[in-house]
Amino acid sequence: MEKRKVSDLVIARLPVYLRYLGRMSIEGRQITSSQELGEKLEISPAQIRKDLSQFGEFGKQGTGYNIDFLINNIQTILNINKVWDVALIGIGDIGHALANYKGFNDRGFKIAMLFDNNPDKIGKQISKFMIKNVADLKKEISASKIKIAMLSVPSHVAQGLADELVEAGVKAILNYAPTILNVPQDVHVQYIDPTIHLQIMTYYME
Amino acid sequence: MEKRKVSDLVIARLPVYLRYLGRMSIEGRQITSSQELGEKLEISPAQIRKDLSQFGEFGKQGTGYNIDFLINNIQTILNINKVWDVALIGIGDIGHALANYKGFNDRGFKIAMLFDNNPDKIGKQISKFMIKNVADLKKEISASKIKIAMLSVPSHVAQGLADELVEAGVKAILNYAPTILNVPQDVHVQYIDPTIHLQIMTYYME
DNA sequence: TTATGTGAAGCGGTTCACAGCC
DNA sequence: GGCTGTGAACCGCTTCACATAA
Repeated sequence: MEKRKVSDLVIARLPVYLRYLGRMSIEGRQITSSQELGEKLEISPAQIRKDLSQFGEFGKQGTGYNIDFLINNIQTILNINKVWDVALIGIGDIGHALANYKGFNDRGFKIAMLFDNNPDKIGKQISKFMIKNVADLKKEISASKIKIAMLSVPSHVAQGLADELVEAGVKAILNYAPTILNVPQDVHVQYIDPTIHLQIMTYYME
Repeated sequence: MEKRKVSDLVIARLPVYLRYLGRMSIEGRQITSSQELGEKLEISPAQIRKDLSQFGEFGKQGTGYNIDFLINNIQTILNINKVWDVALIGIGDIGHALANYKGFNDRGFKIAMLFDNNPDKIGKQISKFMIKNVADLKKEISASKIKIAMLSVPSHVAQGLADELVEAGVKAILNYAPTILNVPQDVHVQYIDPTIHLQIMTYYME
């Protein structure tokens, strides 16, 4: 299955479609349309059709899209048919919240390994898993073959830990530290920084 | 001061510039260039120059940009010269992490009011503030004139609370619930959903 | 009739390349 | 000489509008 070049913008919308389709499915809905999805998600129907059409013909003309069928296909496209194990580095307040977060379940991810550098935390249990010593990060992650990590550590140690993650074979990092990470081309990074979202909004305010 | 129409994409980059400039300033740096910023932020120098030029001429030809001067100007553009009070709705794990988060300080925001619906939590103290009853949300926020809220509540109550926030005069909502909010045109919403970021990355993985 | 899938058109954002200024 | 600011060129994304299929 060769991968045609699809825009990052398209890929970023697929999870949004999927999230809403999942809700519809739970509500027992069977069919939807680009029209309905567009209204709910505030995206043009043409956009949605064009996005989906890049990966196949998932709809039926005159009818619309079968919700469960579409869910299945988007999951396949996004590679989340399987469940990915995720390592969590830094068990402060944010790390704690992520470890307990229910929103990964049934969306393709499971936190499987926790790390911290604080001796008071190492060995403690959170959400079924024992917190490991970050000194063992490289060894443990290499051995476990985990490919995804979430970084919730102070900015000044984020790059160093990202380097270790890369050496351990991690290919995707979700970074909560407010700093840009340098990683090789084949490693993906996404950023979450609430302040940036707030600053975007204040631009439009009085 | 009339506001020319500037693309949302430009606005979304300004906080990223600002974050890095802030770091440089702390390190004692005085001058930078679009070249240097571009390398650090993985954005083309031409893009950075064009973005900034939409708001004024902040640089000196042959020299570059004075960092503190540029910081000041971007802060003014983004409306974060003053400190904005923010209300936090939902003091679960995420709310707790946000209440304790140090990353708002000196970047334009201060959490000033906390709400929850859990009687065990109402009246408790977190991070200098007492948790108020969410039943009083509208009254309290209207009275305080707070314009920004962060929503860290379960999805099924997010829309209802967003409606109340809007009625109370809130103009910006940072939504941690994995659901799209319906709000009037003059109210801004930004979303944080870690699962979506993870799903974007798995697309590119084997 | 209804709603998808899709070339073509339109629009907007990014990059280029250089004039202008320090 | 060096770097910004900026029209112009370029590129890519979004929207349009309709042929197609149910």
